[in-house]
Amino acid sequence: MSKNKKTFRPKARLPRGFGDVAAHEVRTMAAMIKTIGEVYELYGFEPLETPALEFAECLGKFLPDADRPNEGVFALQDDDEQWMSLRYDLTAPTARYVAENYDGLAKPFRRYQVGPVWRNEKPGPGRFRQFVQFDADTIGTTEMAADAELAMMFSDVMEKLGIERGDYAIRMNNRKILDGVLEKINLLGDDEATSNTRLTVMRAMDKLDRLGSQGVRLLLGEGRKDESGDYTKGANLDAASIDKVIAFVEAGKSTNKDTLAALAELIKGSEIGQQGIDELVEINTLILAAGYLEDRICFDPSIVRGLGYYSGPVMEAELTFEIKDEKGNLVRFGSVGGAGRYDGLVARFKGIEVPATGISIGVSRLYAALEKLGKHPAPKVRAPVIISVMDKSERATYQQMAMDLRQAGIRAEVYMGSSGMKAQLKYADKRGAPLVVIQGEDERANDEITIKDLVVGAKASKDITDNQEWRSSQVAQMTAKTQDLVKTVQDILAKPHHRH
RNA sequence: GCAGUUAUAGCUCAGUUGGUUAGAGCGCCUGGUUGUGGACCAGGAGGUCGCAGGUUCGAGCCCCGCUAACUGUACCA
Repeated sequence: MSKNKKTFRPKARLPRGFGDVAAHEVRTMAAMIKTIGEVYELYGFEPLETPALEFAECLGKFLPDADRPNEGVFALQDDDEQWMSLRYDLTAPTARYVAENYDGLAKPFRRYQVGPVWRNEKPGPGRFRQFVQFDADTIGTTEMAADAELAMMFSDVMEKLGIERGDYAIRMNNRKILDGVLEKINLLGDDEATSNTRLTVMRAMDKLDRLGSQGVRLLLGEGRKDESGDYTKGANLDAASIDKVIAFVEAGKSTNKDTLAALAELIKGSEIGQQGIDELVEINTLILAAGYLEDRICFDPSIVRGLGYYSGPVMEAELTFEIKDEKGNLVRFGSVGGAGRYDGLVARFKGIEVPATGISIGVSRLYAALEKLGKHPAPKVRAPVIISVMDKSERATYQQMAMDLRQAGIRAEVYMGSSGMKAQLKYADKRGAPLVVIQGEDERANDEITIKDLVVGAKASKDITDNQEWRSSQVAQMTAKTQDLVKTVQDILAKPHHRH
């Protein structure tokens, strides 16, 4: 063996856009998921789980091909060479499930589903390549009641998560109204040039909140140069059309009723547009009757959502307070969830129209945003009481102490390492343990235990600068009879400084 | 994809007009203390200066190429 031949050591690292989830985050996410699930359950939705992998053709239009099998999705070939993809949302698998089990389902079919989805895209703040979505869908009805219900449920979820009214906004629009505007400027044609322009216009409209009306105007016209100097080609509309589109996206008023009236004026003469307005009127009637006002759900003509499958009412939830990073720069998280009607998705499989509407909450992004704000409802879990190991030969005794504490419902662990006292206390400190139980030779001789209160100790250390004193005074320690272990621990943990 | 910025220890960063052995703080490990978390003191480990070429007597620093990350932008079913 030559000495300069190095062993290959992979650098321990993670692909970008993927993240480990530490204890605190696991607990918080679980709590968020529990809360959201409870709201969905209250509304009557039933749980469903589907696998991470689906046949690529079942997921949608981004079919992998031999040249670029990873465009947007993570895909791999089965041993029979069929392409499979990691799901990029929970809606497509649901459509597949409904189509596959159509005859046996109670319709409208109402289910909820939570789980990770994967997208092979460039990550950013609040954007990951694996993230958790929490969806609920009603499949098999054209009734606007289903859409209105989603809007109200969306609002309920946000507030149950501890986001106060006014700190979030659910903005709603209708794709049919958008179509009405596009009709007014002759962009509803089927030819390729027209449909490309249509997409460019819709993308531009969607950017109103970020770029303002001036920015959108540029994108509707010649194009726009961003601050890095990059240039985005525009839709090249004529001035009159640009004015119409801008008037539309800015038609939002302070009440939903006024917004609808303004929109009706703008799309007058468009049948599809009027239909969209009628739908929102119906939704507005329902949410008003339930007491959901504009401070929770408001109509906003600049909401577009995904370009692909939405066909009716669409909505988007955003956090309305500012989020700053460490350097004080404003961070854009984008929407924390969306919802909308997609009447064509199941038809891909069945050939028959199966109208559907659903909601999708981006749990990962919501978590990231709330984390930045220090706002998420972190469940407090007390770290375990640590039983130190003074004498390795007494492990069985220590184990019994831990078992007694567990019996009383107290998290407890015997130190599992092989280091000395100092290291064990450091360990307990780092774990955030409230107490350390010590029984060495001296205590055992008297059938006693020493219990050290790490919280009290930490406080005391602030006033002690001398190590001799710190050590000899054995701060925050007390002794008890071994048989009183559980009771003593319970008493100490009941004290205010240990309360959560 | 496009554009800009950046790349030096586990982390945050310094490193002079190009000069000899590349530093600091924090963190980590050991000891001071054979049974005590903090503080303090002493010591220690840890670097292919992103990769590869070039200029030069000499490159962390200058030049070229590549890669990656970050930010913006585009796309986002």
